[in-house]
Parts: sequence; structure tokens; C-alpha cells
Amino acid sequence: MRKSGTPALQKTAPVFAALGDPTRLRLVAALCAGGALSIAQLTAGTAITRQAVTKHLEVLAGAGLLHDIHRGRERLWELQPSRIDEARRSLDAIAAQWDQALQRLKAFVET
Amino acid sequence: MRKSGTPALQKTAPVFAALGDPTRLRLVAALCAGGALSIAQLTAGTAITRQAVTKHLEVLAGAGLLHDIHRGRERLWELQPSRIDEARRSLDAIAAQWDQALQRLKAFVET
DNA sequence: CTAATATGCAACCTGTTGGTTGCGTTTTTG
DNA sequence: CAAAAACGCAACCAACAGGTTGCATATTAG
Repeated sequence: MRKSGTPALQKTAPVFAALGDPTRLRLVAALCAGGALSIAQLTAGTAITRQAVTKHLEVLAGAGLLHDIHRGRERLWELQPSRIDEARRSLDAIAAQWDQALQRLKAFVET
Repeated sequence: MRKSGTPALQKTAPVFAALGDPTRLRLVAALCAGGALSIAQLTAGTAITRQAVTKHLEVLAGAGLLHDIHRGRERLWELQPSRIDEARRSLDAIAAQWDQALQRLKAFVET
């Protein structure tokens, strides 16, 4: 007997917001493929400034999707496993809710 | 043999952006549970204006997540099944990518 | 030590967002 | 028909987002 129906779903908004930008999505993709990369490396291909990239990285970190590691004069960024797994579950939860709605809609239409 | 690696992933940014707002997430949740609702109904609980709600609904519609139906003097909104399913698959794709990254990270750590 | 790397910090700028108010229009309801 | 309900449209606003430039700082390579 699900009490609330739409419980902690609200907390996922920041994660979606963080992923809701093409540049940020590219950074995430790069980190998925590249492991831990420095700001300079992540800036390499892009047409934007290093400072802009830094801002994006901090937005992603703010949503708990990344974390940084200082090594020498460079600052490496990598995916935050635990948080990512958590975000994934949120996405699944939403998808499940959507599936329910979908079924109801289809059942309604096909009647 | 996935040719690009991060292909149409970029196209999902608008969807994430649309979901990246608490108010919008609430609207989606309400429509998941309530089927087709009018603007007035969707505005009911919220502290914001009807016009504000309308804007949010149009943002969601712009991302292809909703669509509207005019009935009499009211305008009903409901989830867009096909698009939602599509969005779900995008989310799964990202999650899969993340899982890969996760495994690599874990394998690296546990060595 | 000195030059080159890799960043950090802060000010600044412009376009977008989330919201509002005010008023006109279309349907219903009595 | 007149009042009420449910909207649409447009102007306007403050705050925020995405980016940039300029300059200072910390590491590393020669």
C-alpha cells in the first residue's frame, strides 16, 4: 500500500537538471569512456573555455554525479559510483511509474 | 558493433532539462496518477499561478512528454505514451553506459 | 631559477527561466 | 442573457545560467 505515490521523486530533479545540458552530457559521456580526466583534457575537444568546463563539472558534482581528485598541479574528475547507482534507481522508479501510466492509457484506448 | 558510442544521447538533453524542475516533476507525477487533467486542476494544489503552470506544461510538451486535448472550455493534458517510452529507452541506455563505467571503476579499485 | 602547465578566482555580460499582473475571449451554468 | 469558469496572450521582472576575459597562484619541466 504505497502511502505517498510520489515520494522522494522530487529529489531527483537536481540530477535531471544537471543532465539537461548537452555540454554536461558530453562531459559525462567522456568520463564514462575515459575514466578520470583532467579539466584540460575535458576541455580539449570543446569549443568553450576551460573555465566554462569547470563550471559544468561543478554543477555535475553538485548533483552528486562526479567528484574530483587533486593530483599534483591537475584536478582529475571521475564518475561517483554510488551516486550514479542511486540516480539510476531513481530513473528506474520513474520509468516504472510511467509504465503504469502507459498501461492504464493503453487499456483505456483499447477498450 | 556500436559505431559512435555516444550517438543520439545528446538528443535526450531536452528531456532531462524538462524533467529537471521540481514543479514540472510534480506535474508529471500528477498526470501519471490522474490520467488527463485540466490546467485548473493541475494548478489547484500548487502555490503558483495558472499561467505559470501553463508555461511548465508547454515546456514538457516541447520535450514531447505531454500533449493536450481541447474539450469544451478546458484544455486537458496527458502523458504522451510513445515519447515517454522513447525517453525511457534513452534513460536505460545511459544507465547501461554508467553500469559499464561502474564495473570498470570497481574492477580498478578492487585490484 | 625560469618558463610553461594546469588551475583558481572574480567581475562582467547576455539570454533564458520561472513567475507575476492585467485584460480579453470562449464556454458553461442559472 | 448575465455571471462564472477556464483559458490565452503579452508585457514585464528579478534571478540564474552559460560563457568570457583578465589576472593571480601552484606545480612541473628544463
